[in-house]
Amino acid sequence: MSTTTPARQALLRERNLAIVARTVVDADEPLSRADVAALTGMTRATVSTLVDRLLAARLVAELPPAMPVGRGRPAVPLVAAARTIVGLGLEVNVDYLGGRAIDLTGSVVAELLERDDLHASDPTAILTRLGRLARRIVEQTERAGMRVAGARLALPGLVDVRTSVLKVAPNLGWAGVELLPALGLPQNVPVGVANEAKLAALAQVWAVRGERKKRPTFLYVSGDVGVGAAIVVDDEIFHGQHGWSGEIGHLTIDPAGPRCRCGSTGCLERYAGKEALVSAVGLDVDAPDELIADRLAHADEPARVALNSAGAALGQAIADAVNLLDIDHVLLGGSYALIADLLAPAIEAELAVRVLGAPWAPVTVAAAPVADHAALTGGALAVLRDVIDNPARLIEQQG
Amino acid sequence: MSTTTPARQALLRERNLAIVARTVVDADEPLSRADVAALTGMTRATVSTLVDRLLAARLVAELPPAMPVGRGRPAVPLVAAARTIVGLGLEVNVDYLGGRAIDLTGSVVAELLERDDLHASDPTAILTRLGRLARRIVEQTERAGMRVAGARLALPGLVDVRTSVLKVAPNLGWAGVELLPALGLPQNVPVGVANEAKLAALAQVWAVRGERKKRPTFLYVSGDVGVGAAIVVDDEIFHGQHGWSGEIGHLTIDPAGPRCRCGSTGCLERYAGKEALVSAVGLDVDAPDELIADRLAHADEPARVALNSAGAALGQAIADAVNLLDIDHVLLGGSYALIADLLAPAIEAELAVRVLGAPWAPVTVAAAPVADHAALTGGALAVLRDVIDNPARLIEQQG
DNA sequence: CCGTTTTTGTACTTCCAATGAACTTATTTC
DNA sequence: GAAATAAGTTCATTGGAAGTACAAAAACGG
Repeated sequence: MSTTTPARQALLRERNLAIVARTVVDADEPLSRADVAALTGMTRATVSTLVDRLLAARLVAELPPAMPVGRGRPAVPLVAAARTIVGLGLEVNVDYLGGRAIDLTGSVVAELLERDDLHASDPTAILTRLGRLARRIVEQTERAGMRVAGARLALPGLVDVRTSVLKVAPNLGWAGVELLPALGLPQNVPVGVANEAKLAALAQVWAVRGERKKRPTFLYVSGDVGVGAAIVVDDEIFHGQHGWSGEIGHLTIDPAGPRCRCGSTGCLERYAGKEALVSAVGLDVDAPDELIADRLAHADEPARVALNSAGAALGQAIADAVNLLDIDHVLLGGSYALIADLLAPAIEAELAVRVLGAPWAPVTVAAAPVADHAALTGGALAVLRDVIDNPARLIEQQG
Repeated sequence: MSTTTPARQALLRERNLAIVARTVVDADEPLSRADVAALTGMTRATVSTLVDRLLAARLVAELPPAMPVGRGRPAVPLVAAARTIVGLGLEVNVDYLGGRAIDLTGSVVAELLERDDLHASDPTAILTRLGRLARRIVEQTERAGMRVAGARLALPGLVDVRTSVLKVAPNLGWAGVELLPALGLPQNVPVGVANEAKLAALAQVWAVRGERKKRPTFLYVSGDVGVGAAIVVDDEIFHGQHGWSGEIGHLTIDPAGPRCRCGSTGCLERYAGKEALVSAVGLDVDAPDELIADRLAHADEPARVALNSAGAALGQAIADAVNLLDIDHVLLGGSYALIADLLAPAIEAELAVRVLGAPWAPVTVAAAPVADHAALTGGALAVLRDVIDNPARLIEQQG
């Protein structure tokens, strides 16, 4: 029995407010109120009143009238407001922790990164440290007159998005961690948590949003020590029932294969994880991605073998995902971003053979556009998207 | 750029109309207008006017007032209207073709089935035959004063839901078939097409809807000559970009495995398809499911081996799906429904080992409740759900 | 048996957001 | 300068839900 809430008048206003906000913020160039009216199908009168509300909430700003071209009253250009409302992305990963604040124009307005080896670290200590770092960013941005609408914490593991509990993060050595208390962020900054790959995928959404006009649908596959994925359908992350969808690293490549740290056998991670790749070129897992990519590119025989085996395994796993999901675009991120060109041929060869629908809709494989700490960016953008999708909530908080 | 349509007043009415319709139709027992108001949060006045509209559209009916219990003015019981609006489910499969009309109460009001071996049949001839059959059902129901709101055609293959083209159905031997022209249904009966497993899954949604109060989320795995699946999230089928999601039968179990008819190697179908199962008990693929199940249940050694190997392969494939999707409920349908108990142990053993989230959210495996031509039922129900979700469309068609 | 209580369903007024038309404003063109 | 044109605003109108009051129909209580 779906206890859907009835539609009242306020719903109209909220929805239309969100539509106007999205139209202005997503636009490639400044729009006039009349442009917005034409794009959305609303009347100019309606747009005007809604824009007034967005101006008051500082979601949207008026630019000084540009030199008027053509006749008629010159338009007042509307753009996403810069340095007013920001989202905060946070991340703890094996080699660093950090935070990044981004405003509605997509610009980074504050950022703090601390490189560190966090293997087998103490969760409470690290989260406390991240909390301090986050509060520094919050204070800094608030001093500059901005408002932090919320935060998202990215972690490389199984995160229960509803209870904000990290079930397990093998590569951090964390398990069963209550995430929010140790962070200790102020009350007015609501924090959500999510898997690292999923938030990184959101950064890709923002990046490819401009290129194609449709709402993007793709599979984001992120390589690191583990291999994670995010399923993006029409712009939205598919989280699953608890928030731990996308565990492509533990698809079975060969049931008779080597034992995985997860307890299963023949998992993708064992063939295409960072450990498998670096050992072939005589490096350590902690080696920088650029170095690994360089070594792999100038491949001798063992490197080529490792690349092919990783590519074939990735191809098999991605083929499984595509057969299940019917998603025909794949982005390779994380450590894979730099070696996407080296992996793609082997992946595509597998896809061509194993994907049932391939003859009618070939699957494309490409490097993810955002590589640099994509989860931080994605986390911040996730917050901002919530704001854009429901400006009314923010407005009533502002009073 | 999402060209979202602006919200007008009419949207309120349509949405609330749909909410009232859904509340009445989904209820386990008759509801009064006041009950609906209490359940939805609308006022009794609003509910009254909306119910009037639904009564006029014959989506909802008033029962004669039952013997009044308790004091106060006796309630007028509202129920889903019987034998007024019907949905039509159609199917062509390897062993039969048929149609089934179902009304808003979920009762079958008309049904025609023709058993036949349709391997390597002629698409145009068969579709023309199905069209005649469908028109007989339409005429019969219309003579009885009902209205056929639409039809859904289920097919065992890759169906492009947008263009209504069947790309390929290996077990029928069909490829590249324009489905709608040959059917030749009247203009006022819009026909949609979908994969057989997906529509069958919708029948399961309807069946389990009552048990648990939430909107069901599950993976439906349907065994036959091929193995198909449907991903159901919050009541909705996940179709993918073209409509050919759920091809679990072609997940790779072992890349070094036997060649599949699809061109790949080691597909699940080769281990858990009907052919693999029947050959172990000395039967033909055309043998009735009951006989196959009976033979497998009284298993000698080769049968037990086949069951275990099929179960393990299924378990591995389902584990892949669960790791990707984070869906923790699996229903076994089609030929599997009768042997679910025999398969479940092997499947669950694999899931326990291979699903990363299993320690925190165990995956349950059960037989699908609807077995008898579930795709017909699901197709009919899909039409009815469209009606319930948007009663306004039907009303304006009725004038 | 009749008034009181209680609940259902309806009538009518109010409220609110979008619409559409008229109007103001600011610029180009002639 | 006047006309043309386009942007933005004002205001009466419209449509649908909310709220209130009220009529209808039954049980209860004396």
